[in-house]
Order: sequence, then structure tokens, then C-alpha cells
Amino acid sequence: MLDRKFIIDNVEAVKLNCERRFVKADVERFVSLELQRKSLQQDLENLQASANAIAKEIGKASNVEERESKKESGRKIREQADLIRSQLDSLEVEIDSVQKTIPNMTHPSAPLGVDDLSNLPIFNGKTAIPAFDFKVLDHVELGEYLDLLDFESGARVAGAGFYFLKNDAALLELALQQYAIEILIESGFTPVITPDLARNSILQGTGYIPRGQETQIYSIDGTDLSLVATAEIPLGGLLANQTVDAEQLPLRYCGISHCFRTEAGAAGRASRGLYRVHQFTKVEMFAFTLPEQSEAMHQEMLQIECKIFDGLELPYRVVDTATGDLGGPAYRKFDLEAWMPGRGEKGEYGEVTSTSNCTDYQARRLNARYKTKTEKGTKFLHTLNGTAIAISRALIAIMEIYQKNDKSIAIPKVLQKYINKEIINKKK
RNA sequence: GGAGAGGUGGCAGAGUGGUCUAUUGCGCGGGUUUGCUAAACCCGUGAGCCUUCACGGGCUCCGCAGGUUCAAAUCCUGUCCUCUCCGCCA
Repeated sequence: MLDRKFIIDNVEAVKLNCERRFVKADVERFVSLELQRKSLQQDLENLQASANAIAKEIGKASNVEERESKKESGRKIREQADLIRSQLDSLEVEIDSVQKTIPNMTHPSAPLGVDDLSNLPIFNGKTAIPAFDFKVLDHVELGEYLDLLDFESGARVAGAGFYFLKNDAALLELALQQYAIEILIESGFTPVITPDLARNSILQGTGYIPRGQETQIYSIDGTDLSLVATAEIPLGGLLANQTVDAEQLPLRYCGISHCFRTEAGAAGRASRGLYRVHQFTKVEMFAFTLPEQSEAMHQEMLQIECKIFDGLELPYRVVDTATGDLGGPAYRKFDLEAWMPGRGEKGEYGEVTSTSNCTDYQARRLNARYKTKTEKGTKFLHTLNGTAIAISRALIAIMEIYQKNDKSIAIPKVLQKYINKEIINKKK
């Protein structure tokens, strides 16, 4: 969320920002509701102050008549206060629902545009797109031929969108995790295996909506828990309602979790095979920083993502996400898009990582704060997240880029030590 | 899953309806004394919100959410967490 005071003081800038992001948010309504709330709040506090004073007098009063008459006036003030409080409660709900629709402010350099077509490619990875002198297959065909992916059994066991990773694909998942984690530890990230379920309050704090028509989230019936869509959720929750000392910052975490997504209404187009699935494993970077550290941390995360994919010798490009394609909490976002030769007619880029600087937008909802030795009070942290490796998408890129004429798949050099082989062949 | 105990400020720990401005100690900050250090003594020491140019004032917070009452850390209900015992279990 944006700070309420900030919105009131910067109405025009906030409205312009909504336009630039192609988001419909009724900023004017927010302002009028919030001003109304403030004045009611003041009324309530005044009533409470006098009710408190009366209660104190009753405590000291010795004679019975005096007590009784004061009780009566206390009761009346109470009734008035209750009335205002109920107005205030419903106003609060309304304000919150409008406030939630107002997105974060946007980095001035983010490209302007309605959707992902306006994402601006800014540079390419070290590895060139290879030329194939044979007809390339996609990862679904390769996976079936080499007995690596079993979508049919996945569907039988858990439904469409689920799959089994088998044989070397299972080993590749473990190898990719290990490979990414080693790079992250070198870079000062604390490795964490997170809960795969989280309380709905934590989901909301991180900006995910557990229930409703368009939710991406699986909820556990009869409980207050949901399956996490990313380790960003539990990692953000690490500091929910906490205050940390400024000297400890920045805090870098990398979380390994399973990720569960309903992908409601996303079937069909461009989501064949492993591209859009209900469950996958992901290593996620997450950082809590001081405000002045977050832009540098965002670049650091992007560099790590590049290091990981350069190391895997996969061709990719980096795009600066367009204003209209940014999620609500993101101030700026970079994606890595790997070249997937089997995707579409002639191969296409497909998103494999995403890193966002959420500034204090997420922290405000999480109530994650820091304090300094010199200044009074506390302030909101900045939070950032970035994909280190999303196994399912990385597998697509690896299988399709490393495929050979005979339908075998070479294993990237950096992963060979984990699997003890150089090539995946069809079993006899 | 069953039974019980508990959750109070940075930490320890008192407070069982009003005299509470949440006692006290430790820690922390400042000061006095002092060759230096220590000790002793004195003062101060949470967060959020509203208001004020400022000084200051007000409201809220005793795990969390409700309720009773003129008044709740204290009584009631729900809930979360921690600990102990029993059962089950990789």
C-alpha cells in the first residue's frame, strides 16, 4: 500500500501514476473518505477523553448519588462513541478496499505501455541463440521420448496441469537447486527452506489475495491456510510485524519452496507442457533493505539472475517491464526471457525469472519496519524479490536448447558434476 | 488428538475491577563525584496515530480478536503461540 498521508499530499502524482499504469483507481474517492475518517476519528478521541475523565472521577467519588449520576453521563458518552466507532469501522473497510487498488509509484525509467508488448529489451545474455541444422522438438516431445516428463500420469493423479518429473529430469531439478543455491550463498544470501503453506494474513501482507474469483491461490478448506504461490510469501512473512535494527540491513534470503498456482482462466495458448503448471519448485531471492539500498539491491538481484543463466549457457534477453505490466506492489521490474526453440512456430522468448523492487509498498502492509540508533521512531523497510531459478521454466529452456539431432539432450557443463553424466539418452 | 500451565516494555518479573502515570530490578543513554577506570548517587529510557510553528496536549497498544462495565493487564468468549504430560506417528 501507499502511505495514506502521501496519497493525500500527492493526489495529482498518484492519479498520473495510475494513468501511466493503466490502472483504474478512484483516488478522489480515497481522499474524501480518508478526510472524513480523520475528522470522525478526532470526534471519537474527544469523546473517549471525556469518558476516561468521568471514569476516573467515579473511582475517586465517595458519595453514592454522585457516582450514579456520573455513571449515567458516562453511559451516554459511551453510546455516542459506539455510534461513531461503527461508522468509522465501515469507513475503514471502504478506505482499505480503495487503497488496495492504488498501485505503487513507478520508477521514472520504466517504459510506458499497456502490456508486456511494451516491455523494453535492454540487453542480452552472454550465450548466442544456436542455429539448429535439424527440426527442433519442443520439451513435451523430448520429455516423452526420453521418459523425463509424464503429464498423463500427472493428470490422472492430480488433474490437468500436474506432472511427474522422472529419471534425469528429477535429478536436474535437484541439480538446478544446488547450483543456484551455491551461487546465492557466495553472494551472501541465507539459504532457507520455507513452509509451503502460509496463513492468509501473510498472503495478504505480501499482496496476494487468497480468495475470490480471480485468485491464483489454493486455499485449504476449513483452515486459515493457503498453499504458497512463491517463497516470496513466507520470506516476506519472516519480518511481518517485526522491527529490525538498521545496522543489520540489508538482509538477503534465498528460499526454496514448492509453488502452487491455480492459473484460473489461463489454459490453452502458449502454456503447453511445463510452461504454465499448478506446481513447480523455485529458488527465490528476497531482501529487506534500507530505502537508499533498494535500487542497488535490485541491480544485484538482476546480476545474479544473469550469472545463473550465463553459467547454464542459455541464451536470454533482459526486459525492463512496462508500466502497464507491473504488478501493483512493484516499483520496477526486470524479467529474464530465455530463448525456447520449441515454443511457438519458430521459437520464442519465454519468461524464466522476474525481479521486483517493491520499495515500501509491501512492507507497509506487512508492517515490517526498521529503526536507527540516531532517529526516533521506526520506518518501513524496502522489500525486493527475484527468481533465482524456477525449475519448470528452466527445464524447458535447457531441454530445448541442449537437444541434439538424435533427440538426446546434453547436460549443461555446470550441472554435470551433480548428475555425473554429460548427456541424456533414451533408455534401452 | 486428549489433559494441564502460561503469554506483561530490550531482558527478568510484580500486578486478580478504580488510589496505576503498569511496581521493581537488570540493561541502555545522560549527568554528579573522581588521577584513570570502576563503584555509588541523580535524571532519563517503548511503539503507532491525531493535534500544535514550537512547547505541549489527546487517543490506542499488557499475544491477537471480540464481549461485560461508568471504568479491564485484571472478569467472560473465541483464537494464535509456548511449555509439560498422555496418545499417535516419519
